[in-house]
Amino acid sequence: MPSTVRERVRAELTAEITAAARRQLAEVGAAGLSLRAVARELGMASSALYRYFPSRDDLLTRLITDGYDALGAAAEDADDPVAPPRERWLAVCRAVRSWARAHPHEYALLYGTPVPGYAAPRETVPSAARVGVVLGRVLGDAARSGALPDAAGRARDPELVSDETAAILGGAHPALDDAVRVRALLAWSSLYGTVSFELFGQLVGSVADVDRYFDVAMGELADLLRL
Amino acid sequence: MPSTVRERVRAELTAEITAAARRQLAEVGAAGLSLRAVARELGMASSALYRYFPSRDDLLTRLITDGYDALGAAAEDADDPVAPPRERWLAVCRAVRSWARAHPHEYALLYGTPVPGYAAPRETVPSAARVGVVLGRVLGDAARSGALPDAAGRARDPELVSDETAAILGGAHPALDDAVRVRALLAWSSLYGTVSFELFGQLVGSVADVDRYFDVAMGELADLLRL
DNA sequence: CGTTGACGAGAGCACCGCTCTCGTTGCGAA
DNA sequence: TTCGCAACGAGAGCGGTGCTCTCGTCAACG
Repeated sequence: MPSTVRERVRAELTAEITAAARRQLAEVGAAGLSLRAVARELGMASSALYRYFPSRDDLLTRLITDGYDALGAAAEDADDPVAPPRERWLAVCRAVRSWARAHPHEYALLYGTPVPGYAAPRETVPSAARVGVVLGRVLGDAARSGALPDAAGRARDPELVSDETAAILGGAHPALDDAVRVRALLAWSSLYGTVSFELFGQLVGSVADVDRYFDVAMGELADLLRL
Repeated sequence: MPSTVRERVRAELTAEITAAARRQLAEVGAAGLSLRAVARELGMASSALYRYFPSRDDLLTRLITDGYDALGAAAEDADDPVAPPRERWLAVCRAVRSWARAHPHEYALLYGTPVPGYAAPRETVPSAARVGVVLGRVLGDAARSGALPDAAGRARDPELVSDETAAILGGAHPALDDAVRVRALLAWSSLYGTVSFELFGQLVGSVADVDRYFDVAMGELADLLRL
């Protein structure tokens, strides 16, 4: 809780800055986002912004973590824990795609070309993992409910899938081996690739009814996951 | 053939400009590529560059088509038409990944966030399609050699997969229906998603041995394609 | 041989990220 | 309550960017 007046007005102004920056990001994209324009929108000197964010990249990092959190929340909201696993998977996929289409520039900031010098890892990781956590929960619940066939038993290999990631992807269960976990990572990469292809215009001449294509494709991935 | 001296020196200088720009792109990425820096490297005034490229975006568009061509050539070189279909698919995947790792900034320019205002479609399309053509040839050859099971016969739907794309993806054959074609587009999107995740650092904490992970994942995609 | 158009160089405009200085003012210690 | 300090906002300024305009030069073509 902000005790002093200064702390409270600082928190409010920080929030206003990020809000204005997010608005500009939605309009002109990350490449066009300008600190000076944000300052103009707020009626303050551009130099004053540096009291709140030490650099443009730090502002972008903040927008990135916020974006990951918003996308993660959308995925979590779309997941109904009592629905059949396949429906849960499809619902999460559709939620990710919907969020991406509603916030294309934010999605591009999250999953497109990294703009700062390949940086800003640590603080963004927990937020970035939220969608993966949802997918892992779907997979783990499916395994524990007996909806998944027993795995062939590919040897556990932390070099292939790290321990943290294996824990996120349902933990230990007879239906989950490293082959299943690789397929889960592949499915998540494929969802990302499909959404990005659509958003970045990579399949404009190939697919007209993108809604149907997306559902069919995500159904194929559900088959891949044995859901 | 350039008849006059002026035409020849113009062609040479244009090539020098794109070469210098590609060098800068490889070093600092698309966002950091500066017309003035290119001009400095060539020892000419920045305004003179505009005699050859009307804007920075046009220079980038040229680099984009060149990049698509280079990636397409790498994929074509890696494809041995007499090898088994599954080996051909894996070889093309490995070639795409190798090219991307060798030219990360160029790959990001091709498949990352679109930098100009979502533009430059027409002239880039033929070059961008080359990798897809290779994949389509592998699929079509597999079908015609009898290596593919007969398809379930999903109704042909140009809204789902356009006629041009269906023609590229092996044309008409009993083993090829729209379900197979959607899986082919999905596999290509997944290859792209997997490579991008690796390059953009999205699976740093999850996968240590990326070489093995990639091979296992592409093998799963080969299964998806029934190769 | 003369005209014209392509060309390179330079100055300049508006914008950018970022730094520094300089009054002002809230806040905690004395 | 008063005093000193640190946080703050505003402004000027630096070096960089993409891009435009002007001007002198020279090759190419009628």
